[in-house]
Amino acid sequence: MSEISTNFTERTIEYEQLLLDFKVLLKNNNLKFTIQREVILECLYNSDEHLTPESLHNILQNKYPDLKIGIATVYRTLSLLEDSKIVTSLSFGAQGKKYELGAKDHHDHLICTECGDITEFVDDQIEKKQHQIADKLGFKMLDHSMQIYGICQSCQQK
Amino acid sequence: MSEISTNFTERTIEYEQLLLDFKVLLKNNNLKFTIQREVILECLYNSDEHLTPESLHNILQNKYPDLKIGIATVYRTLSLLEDSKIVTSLSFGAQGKKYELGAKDHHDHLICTECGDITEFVDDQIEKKQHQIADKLGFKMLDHSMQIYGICQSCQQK
DNA sequence: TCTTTTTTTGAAATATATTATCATTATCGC
DNA sequence: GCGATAATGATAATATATTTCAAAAAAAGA
Repeated sequence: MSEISTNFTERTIEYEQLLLDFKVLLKNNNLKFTIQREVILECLYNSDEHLTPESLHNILQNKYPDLKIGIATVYRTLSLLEDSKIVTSLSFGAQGKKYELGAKDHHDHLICTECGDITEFVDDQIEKKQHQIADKLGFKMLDHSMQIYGICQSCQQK
Repeated sequence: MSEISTNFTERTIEYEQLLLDFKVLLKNNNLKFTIQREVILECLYNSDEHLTPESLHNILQNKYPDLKIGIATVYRTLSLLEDSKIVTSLSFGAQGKKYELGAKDHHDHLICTECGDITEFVDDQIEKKQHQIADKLGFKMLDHSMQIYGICQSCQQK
C-alpha cells in the first residue's frame, strides 16, 4: 500500500464529479484506478496552462517525488484520457503536443506563433454567429474549433 | 546545370503569382531560388491534401527521382515557407505536423462529419469580433482558422 | 562567358519525442 | 488475504526533427 498522499490543493465539487466519471469509465473498461492516473488528472485540473507530456512529468516529479512517476506512464495516461474525450490535445506552431482538460466550458484559442503560448477565450457572440451560419446552410452543428494566430504581448516587446 | 524538368501538370495564373511572390521573398532575404524549393512549392500547390514532411518527401522522390531530394531539405523548406507565412502547419489528432498552402483567402470551414464534405464561408461580423478579441488581449492578430463540425443537409436526409 | 562569393544541398550524425517490451508491483473482486 | 489481471517504471526501440559539413549550385561581377 502506498504512503503517498495526493495532498490536493483544491477539491471542488466539479473535480469530484470529474474524478467520479473517470472512475466509472475505468471500471466499464476493466481498467484500474491508480494513484498515477489520479495525480495526472488532478494536475491537469489544477493547471491553467496547456501542458506538454514533458512539462506534466516535471510538475509531477516535483510535486510527488516519492511516486517516481515515469514518462511512459504520462504518455499512456494522456492517450487514455484523450481517447476517452476527457482531455484534448492541441498542437500549434513549434513545440509538440499540448493537452488540456476538455470538460470545461467550450473555448477558443489565441496562439502565439513566436513562443507557442496558448491563451483561451470564449465569446458568446461568436458562438451564436456560428450557429446562425450553420443553420443558414442547412448544417446540423455538432462542434467547432477556432484558432487565432498572431504575436502575444510579451513577444511583441522583444 | 540540371537536366531535370519540373514538368508541371498545371500552371495557373494563381500559381505563377505565388511563385513570383516566393521569388521576391527569396531575393529580399538574400536567399536563392533552387529547383528543390520550386518543386516543393509546386507539390504543395497541386496537392488537395495536407501533407506531412514525410509524405511530401515520398511524393517528390517518386515524381522527381533524379533530384534525389533529401528529407532535410524538405524540413528546411517547409520551415522557410512557414516562417514566410506561405504555408501553415496544422496538427490534428495523432502523428506529426501537416502543412498546407496558406496563401488563399481566410479559410473558415463547415465540415461534414459524415461525408467529409467541406464548405467554405466568410462572415464579416466574426472577422471583426476576432480582431476585437485579439486587440483586447494585446495580441497582434496575423491569421485565424475556424472549423464548424456537423452534418450537412444531404447527409441529414439519409 | 568565366570567376568569385555566398547559399544550398544531401548524407550522416545528433537530438528530441513517442511507443513498445518486460519483469515487478499494485489494484480489485472475491 | 488470495489470486487474477492490469499498470508501472526502466529502458530499449522507433519515429520524428535538426544540425553539421564538404561538395555542388546559384547569383553577382567582370
